[in-house]
This record gives sequence, C-alpha cells and structure tokens, in this order.
Amino acid sequence: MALSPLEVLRRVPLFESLPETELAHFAELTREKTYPKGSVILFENDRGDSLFLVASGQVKVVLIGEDGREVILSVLGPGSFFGEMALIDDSPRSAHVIAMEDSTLLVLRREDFQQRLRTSPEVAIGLLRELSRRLRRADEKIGSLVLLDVNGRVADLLLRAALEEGGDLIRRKLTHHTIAQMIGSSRETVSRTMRDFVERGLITVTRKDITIKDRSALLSAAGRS
Amino acid sequence: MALSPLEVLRRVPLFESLPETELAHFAELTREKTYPKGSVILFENDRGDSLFLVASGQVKVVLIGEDGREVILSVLGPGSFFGEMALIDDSPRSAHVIAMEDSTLLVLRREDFQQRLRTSPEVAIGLLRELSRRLRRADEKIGSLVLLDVNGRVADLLLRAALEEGGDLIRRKLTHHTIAQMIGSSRETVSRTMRDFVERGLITVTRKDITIKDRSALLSAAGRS
DNA sequence: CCACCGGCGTGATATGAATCACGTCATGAT
DNA sequence: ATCATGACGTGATTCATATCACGCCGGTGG
Repeated sequence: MALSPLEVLRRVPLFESLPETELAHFAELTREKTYPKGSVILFENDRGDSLFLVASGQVKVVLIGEDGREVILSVLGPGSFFGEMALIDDSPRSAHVIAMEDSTLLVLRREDFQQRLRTSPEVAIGLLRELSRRLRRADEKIGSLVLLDVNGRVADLLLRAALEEGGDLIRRKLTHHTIAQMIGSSRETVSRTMRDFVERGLITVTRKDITIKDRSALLSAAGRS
Repeated sequence: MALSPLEVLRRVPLFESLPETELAHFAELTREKTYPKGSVILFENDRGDSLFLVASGQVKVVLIGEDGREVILSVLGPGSFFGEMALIDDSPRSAHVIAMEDSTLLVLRREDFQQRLRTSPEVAIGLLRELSRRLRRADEKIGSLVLLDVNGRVADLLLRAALEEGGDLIRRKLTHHTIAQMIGSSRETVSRTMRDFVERGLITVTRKDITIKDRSALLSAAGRS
C-alpha cells in the first residue's frame, strides 16, 4: 500500500512525459504528509506556496458559505494534484481542501515546481491540458446548475461518475448528502430523486454500488440529447 | 479605429512578454475577420482548431439549454482571447461564442500557436496564468450559484463589474436580461432586485451607467465579509 | 451485545423565484 | 414624425425545492 514517492510520481499523468531520471530527481524534492479523514489540508484565503499530489486516499475541494453550507467543487483521488493555482499566479488559495479518507500527499515547494515549469515545456503543456480540462468541467457545471433541474443534475452526475469508472457501475462512496453538495441541492431532494430513478428502472442501487440501467433515459433527463 | 494586427497583439496581455520581433512574426500568421453583432463566431461541439483574439468589439461565451435558454459564461472584450481549449487538447468547442457588437477578431491557426507554445515558455506560462484565473472565476461562479440567492448574485456581479472598470462606476452595456443570463436568473427578478437596491440606496442607475453607492452593504448581500 | 451515529425515506409546510401577462418609455430606422 | 423594437416595471400566480420533523436501519466501536 505504501508506495514510494517515485512510484507515486510515475502514476501522475501530469508527469508521464518526463524521463525516469527527471522523475527521480523530482521525487527528491518531495515531502510526504498524511492527513486523517476529515482534516483540513488547506484553507481558502491562506497564502500557500505548495503543490500537492494525492498519493493515496481522497480529498474534496470545497467552498463554504456564510451559513456553513458546503459546495463540493471536485473530488480528487490518487494521481491528481491540487494547489497549482497558487503557484502560477500567487493569489491566495481559492478553496478549502479536506481529506475525505485518510490520505497521504506529496508536497512540492513552489520554487522547485516553477523551475520545472520553465525548463520543460512538456510539463507546462501537461498542466495546460489539465487546467483546460478542469475549466471545461467547471463551465459544464455552471451550465448544469443554471439549465437543469435537480433531476437533471443528479442524472448528469451519475452519468459522469459512471463514465469515470469506465462502465455502468459506480462503486460508491457517494452518499446522498455528498451528491447534494456536488450539485447544489439538499439531501432530501436527492434521496427522493434517486428513489424515483430506481422506481422508473433507470438505475439500481445496492448497499455498495449504483448501476446505470437506462443510460439514454438518464441522458435525456440530463438534457443532453 | 482600425488597428493593425501587430498593434492588436501588443495589447494582448498574453503576449506582453514577447519581444517586438516575435510579435511581428506572429502578426504575419494572423488572419483578420469581422463579425456583425449577433453573429455566431463558433458553435459548441464544432471541431475547431483556431485561437481567436478580440481586436475590437465584444463577444459572449454561452451555453444554450434544450429549451433555448442561454447562460453567459463570460463576456470578452479587446485584448482577450478564446478558443484556446481546442488547441490544448483537441476536443470540440465547449460553448458557443457570439458577437455582442460588431467585432473584429484575429484568427490564429493551431499549428502556429502550438509552435510558440513549445518554444517560448513565457507564452505557456502566460497562458497558464490566464487559464488559472478563468478557473478561479468559474469556481467562484459555481459557489455563488449554489450559496447565494438572487440578491446576492446580483450584488456580486455588480461589484465585480465595477472592479473591472476600476472604480464604483459601471458604464453599462449591461441590460437586465444580460445580467439575468450571467447569474442564472430571470429578467423580471433582476429588475425587481435592482429596483430594490436603488430604493435602499446601495446603487444609483441612470440611462448610461450604474454607480455603486454602498459597497459594504453590497458585499454583505453577496455573502462576502 | 448494546448503543450510538451516520445514512437514508418520507410526509408536511414554507418560500424564493420563475413564469405569465400586461403596460410604459426611449431609441433608432424609414 | 411615426412606428417598431428592445429595455424596463410590476402585479398575480404557480412551482420546484428547501426546510423541518420525524422514524428506521445497519454497521462500528466500546
């Protein structure tokens, strides 16, 4: 279970173009930290100067409203990174990051990373790719928040989640409450919506997973074709 | 009014680090196109391989729902660019772009741009900066959509708009309908909200501009501080 | 083994906003 | 000058969803 930093780096898509020797060099610059479930890895508005790579576990990127309500911007697993924005410009952190499970992260200091950025265009381009992907997703999310009702947003989320796991099955750590926070809704409404999907045969739900049964019905609920 | 391509390029922040000779070289690779108000510059889902720079005019980036409702993701003026995502990865265009005024754009072909990307790290880093900024904004927008009511979202928008113009005054081309599409609301509700702000003395509205009168009251309506 | 806690199901109620349906007013085109 | 068009104001009504208030179940830890 405990991978060495080098092994972790090898699994980060952002670095896949780097030669082994570079990677090993990089691994040297890395500091490993572990965070228990629920702990806050970084706070919105903090000034931060490090990049984090998820080695194991899972973290969520969240915004928190005045009243304490929480929006989940994204959930990141092994191989993903975060904290890159503070490296590129040097504005404060734009959101909180919280460990959803016990997690171990690799921490890279700003200078070390920026160096690589300037000297190896592959890394810069890889990073561009990833930011571009995230921006696209963020825009899609804005669209779904404005254009879709809760049914549509749930359908959309389920389809995306299934897609990410490459099939029709979502091995779930996905509680109704979590879903609600990801689509800007309430636990109760998500509960009712999913119940309805089950009754209409669009999905099945067991204790440990959710399965897409009728992809096209979900797609049309999600307003996409 | 008609700037040469080179002059336009000089005004694009993304290229400000490039030496004059580079810039001139770049200008050569550029094709100028004009679009009348209301015309569609590019369609969501199209495959596109060019980057656009706004030389004059103004364009909006929008998503359109099944029912025809429109969400404005952003409004871009002179010096901004769009279409970069299709260059970085090569997925289809993620949104429609429509001219809000008669506009003239410079079009750059993918290869020419990618070349620069690989050879000059300053451009890559500049692009990272910009994408990072856009991602931050998109995340903020998601937050405001979920955490704020319409009042808050209008207040938020007004504050940002004023900030962009560097003062308390918004020279407006901003109709209620447009605002509604930017914050995911309806014309009527925006109308009522702004009337309310005026009555409470938070803003004043004339035919040609909006002025922020009570910044802190707006801030607290927008749930910030 | 029991107790607790977190996840879930479900009714009842409240409410913020969308929608519908008008009217008014300015602006630019003919 | 006149007309058409687009921006705005405002009531009345409807509706989707949040919220509140429960009860139930199943796993986990003491």
